[in-house]
Amino acid sequence: MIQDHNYAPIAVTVDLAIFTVRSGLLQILLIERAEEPFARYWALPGGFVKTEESVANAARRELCEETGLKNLDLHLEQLATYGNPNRDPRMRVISVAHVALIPDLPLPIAGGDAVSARFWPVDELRLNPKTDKEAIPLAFDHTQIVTDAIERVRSKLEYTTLATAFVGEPFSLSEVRRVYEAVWGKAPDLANFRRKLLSTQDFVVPAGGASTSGSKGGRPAALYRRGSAKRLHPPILRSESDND
Amino acid sequence: MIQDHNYAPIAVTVDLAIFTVRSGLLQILLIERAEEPFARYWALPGGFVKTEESVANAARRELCEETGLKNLDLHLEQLATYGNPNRDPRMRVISVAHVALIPDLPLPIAGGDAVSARFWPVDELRLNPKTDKEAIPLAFDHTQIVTDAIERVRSKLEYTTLATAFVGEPFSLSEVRRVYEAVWGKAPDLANFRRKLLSTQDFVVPAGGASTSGSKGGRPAALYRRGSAKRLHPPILRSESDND
DNA sequence: ACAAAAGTGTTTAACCTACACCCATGC
DNA sequence: GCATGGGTGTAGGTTAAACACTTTTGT
Repeated sequence: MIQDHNYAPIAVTVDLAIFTVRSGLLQILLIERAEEPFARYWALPGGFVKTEESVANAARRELCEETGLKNLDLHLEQLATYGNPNRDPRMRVISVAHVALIPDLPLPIAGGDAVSARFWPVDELRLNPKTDKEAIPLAFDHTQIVTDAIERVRSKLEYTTLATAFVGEPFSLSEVRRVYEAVWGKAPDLANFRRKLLSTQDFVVPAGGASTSGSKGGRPAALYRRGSAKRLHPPILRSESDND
Repeated sequence: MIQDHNYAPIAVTVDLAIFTVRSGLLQILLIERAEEPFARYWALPGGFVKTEESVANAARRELCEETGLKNLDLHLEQLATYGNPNRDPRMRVISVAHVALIPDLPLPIAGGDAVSARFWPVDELRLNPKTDKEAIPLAFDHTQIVTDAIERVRSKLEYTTLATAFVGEPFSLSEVRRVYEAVWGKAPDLANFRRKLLSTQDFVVPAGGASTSGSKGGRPAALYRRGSAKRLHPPILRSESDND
């Protein structure tokens, strides 16, 4: 029965939505495809799951390949699986999409099977509303995947400590706040935000010392490192109108 | 490259975690396997994704087959994909797990490829803590999937209106509250709970009329139907100690 | 001195908690 | 009447929102 024609095997890929915060904007890494189908379209990086490899490991492997980062402390989580029969015109493929968050690092991004690769500010893609005539067309069903991935990141900042995954250690509280501003498009109130982070056990831990002031002056900021807390109780909610 | 031996096709299945609230308990539908591997073990219902069928449709098809329900307004959502190479000893299989919520209906559950099928109160499975010596062993990696599915249901009651998926229409507010009690193991405060439901636009809409009193008397309850609202702002949070 | 950025205090409103109380029905 | 379950009122505490204010640095 397993080899019944109704149950033919299906190719399995992982796709990666790799986000960073750069220049005050939430950005996502896309590659420009070299080959058909969707040649010259922008797409999520990804690849096939190998026969003896777990889906999670395939995602981790692709993440290292795409970013050149060997550090395994990058945040990587499964998003969802996309399995419409015609999402790839060549053959039946289902894709297990993942979301990764990385600090703003200069990345030696090598093309591989792509013409080029770069980070795109998510707003420039004009994915929302879906009817936007200016929207950048993405390959396959990647517009849907990117839309879902952005919403995942936005909502995860509400009830987890993941914002710190976007900054390098040590960091100031203002840097973390700028992450929220970039991801949500609106900065949480400064005073309330600081109180929330500092009153949540193990969200951040003091690293000692202070940052040097910028060239334009300003008081040096106290520095922190990521704490062990993973969740926020209660969450920091976006104002209701900003949600889907 | 697609047919490279490193990238051999992989079988894809859907598994279903079908929950209901019955006898005041959160229960999950399991089948007792007839054949090896894991013969006589309890497992989640599921099946292979057909070649020309989307993953979502495969899940919907299996749900109808297992429950005998033709109604398509049942809640069904994707949970996660489980893709460790050795999760099925016969071959490489990845499973896209789904969660379904159904009201407490008398179900004509036909065995199919199973010895038997029945709803299990989730507490009887003793999945938590994982080291519980009394835990019912489930087939494959289904202990993990069920654990994740239960947590998904518990957390979704916090910030969505999904509790009403467990009750038949029309329903009283007390019925919905008993859903929370069954799923969380603790009932929200009666007065505050009523205010929350009634003050959230379109969580419930009055159906008119009232239920008849039970045999032991009691005031008849006003009846409602599901509204169009999907999310709760702000959420109804479990007390922090109840969370993972 | 002034600008810039970090950090603090205070008032107000929202809302959750807890619990006491009232209402409608069957027996 | 009284048990049972539905439904309401209210006082107090916690927290978030808003915003004014202070501190520390570079030029």
